[in-house]
Amino acid sequence: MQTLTEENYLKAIYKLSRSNANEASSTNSIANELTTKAASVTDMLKKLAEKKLINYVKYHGVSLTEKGRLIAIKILRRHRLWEYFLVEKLSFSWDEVHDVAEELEHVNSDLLTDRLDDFLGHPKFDPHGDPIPDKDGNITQRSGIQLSALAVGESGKVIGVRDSSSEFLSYLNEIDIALGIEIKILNKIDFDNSLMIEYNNQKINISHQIAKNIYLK
Amino acid sequence: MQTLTEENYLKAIYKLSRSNANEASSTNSIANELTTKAASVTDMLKKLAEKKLINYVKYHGVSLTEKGRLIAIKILRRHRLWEYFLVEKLSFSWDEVHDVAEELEHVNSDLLTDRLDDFLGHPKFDPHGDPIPDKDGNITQRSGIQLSALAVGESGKVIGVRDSSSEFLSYLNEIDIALGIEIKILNKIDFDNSLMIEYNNQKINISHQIAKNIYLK
DNA sequence: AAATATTTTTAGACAAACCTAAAAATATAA
DNA sequence: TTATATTTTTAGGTTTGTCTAAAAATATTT
Ligand SMILES: [Mn+2]
Ligand SMILES: [Mn+2]
Ligand SMILES: [Mn+2]
Ligand SMILES: [Mn+2]
Repeated sequence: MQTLTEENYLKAIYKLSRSNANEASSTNSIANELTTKAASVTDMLKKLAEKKLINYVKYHGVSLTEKGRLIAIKILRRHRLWEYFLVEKLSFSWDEVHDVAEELEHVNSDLLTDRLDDFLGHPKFDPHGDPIPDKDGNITQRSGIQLSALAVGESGKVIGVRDSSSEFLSYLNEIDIALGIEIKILNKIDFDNSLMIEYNNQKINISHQIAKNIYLK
Repeated sequence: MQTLTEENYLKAIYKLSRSNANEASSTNSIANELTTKAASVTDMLKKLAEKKLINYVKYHGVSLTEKGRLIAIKILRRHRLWEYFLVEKLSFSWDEVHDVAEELEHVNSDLLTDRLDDFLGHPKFDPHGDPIPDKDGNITQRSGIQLSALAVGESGKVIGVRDSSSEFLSYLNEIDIALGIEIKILNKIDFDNSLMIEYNNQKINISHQIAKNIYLK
């Protein structure tokens, strides 16, 4: 059994391994992800290595063991199921769910997780378009493309976001972008890499930073 | 803001004050309730007094301040709402919910609590017949009488239990006693204070200990 | 009212998770 | 290939909540 803190570390390492093409994650990147200090991370890495949850080579970063990966995925499953629950059953908006799910994910009961999954009808994606791992840890990988990667004239439907912070999602709410919206690229501004886009009969300019965080299909 | 541990202490003190006619609770009784040691309790009492959540007189026990009472009731509200959710929506049985609710009660979000309450239709009692405090902390006190307090020949309907441990509830499940069951006292055995009771066309003998933990109306 | 028993508090430690500052290792630049 | 910069680890502390053993206070007997 692992503590809440250990679970958060495992999840962070998993997340980093996803975005860094499965390379070993550095101490600093983990500290950054968890807004803590490198020295604290080193302490925890020793403990997780001791428990055989990570492969830790001093000065050369870490990767999850199979055991660690399964735990990380289990926490991710809980997180996303709760987010789905909050939006679908308790009428939370997609920018209100993250922090609460961050706590709910640590309530440790397989019976609870699986009954919740049943109750929700085995949803495949959370409110941000992220895939929900199934009971056995299988994940249907999302096949989206970043809005920033589309060419001028192309268009697609929003299927997810890369950043689930309430700051980012509130902004999307403000400009009326949500899952399912059809967006067309009108123009790309070389000066700052921003994009003119059109959707719902409105035309607006969004930054490259924003565009990178929206997935289309 | 208070820690999970502080919340559990406040809840324990509240519970003890209920069962001990509002008298100050002793260090040992709290230690016993939380299965910890008296020395640990003393440490925590100092901290809670510092935070003005309890009235603490050295060597003479503690009582909750109004501030502490409101927090205790809030945690109790969350606990019972989650228990109701687990039974009504996720088909848990009444002996499976306590430990999970013990964790869920610490997820700190008023929005979550109130939306959950809405979603469940503002239930008044949890699966064990305990009253669920409302948003403002008001509690409809249960008006039941202990099965052990009835006279021979009298009968009543089960409206709650005093002990919500899974051990006790599993036993009730085994002998088919549940909320709503009509029970009649056939006889009282002076030797060990046990009772012969009848319900659902079956007659059985239950100990005084069991009878004290069942509320009837 | 003493003597004894019980309860409570204090003293001193420990583990978990965090921190700052300094040292060591690795990576980058000259 | 040295010199410099960056990253990571170690050393030494802090806070929270726990513990055991001993001391102090309160309660119960005799
Ligand atoms: Mn978390
Ligand atoms: Mn999400
Ligand atoms: Mn609890
Ligand atoms: Mn209950």
